[in-house]
Amino acid sequence: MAYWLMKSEPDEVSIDDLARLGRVPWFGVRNYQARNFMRDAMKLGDGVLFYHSGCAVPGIAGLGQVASAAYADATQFDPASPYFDAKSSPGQPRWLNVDVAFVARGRFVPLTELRCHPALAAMGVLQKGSRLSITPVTAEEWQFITRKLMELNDVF
DNA sequence: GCCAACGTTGGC
DNA sequence: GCCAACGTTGGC
Repeated sequence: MAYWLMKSEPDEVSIDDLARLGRVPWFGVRNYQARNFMRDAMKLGDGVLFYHSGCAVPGIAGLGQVASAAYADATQFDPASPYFDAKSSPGQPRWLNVDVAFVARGRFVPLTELRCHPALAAMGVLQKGSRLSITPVTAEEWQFITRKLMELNDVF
């Protein structure tokens, strides 16, 4: 069992969307390192910290779970999609996605709060200039953050 | 809207 | 293979 932080712009897919839909394909990843994490390292049932980025208050909005193996991202073949990639083909898909299932909401833990905890200082999302949309999370970081999500909140 | 940091592209 | 130019990300 491994753990991941996955960024999503809430304007596109928010934790509320995930909660409503139950499960979504994590489409739109167009970075090879992030793709390779999905293809090579993610396993069914891995824990996901659902992170809101590109919004007024970025931070961790809830928990998810990896719900499928990696498969071809449909948006790369759709000319109407902003994620269309003319250089990809169904026979040789360049971009992949996994499905992510909703697990729980929690207290929203803002980025500014994550930065306050020395225990989290090594997290990818906190590194200067880090733009990677999928980053590994250690078991210790996972435990620390899920406790934070549970504060003043009895979702569990 | 600004801008630092990063990844990709393409000429050479 | 180098590297400048460009586009994108994402916090602020």
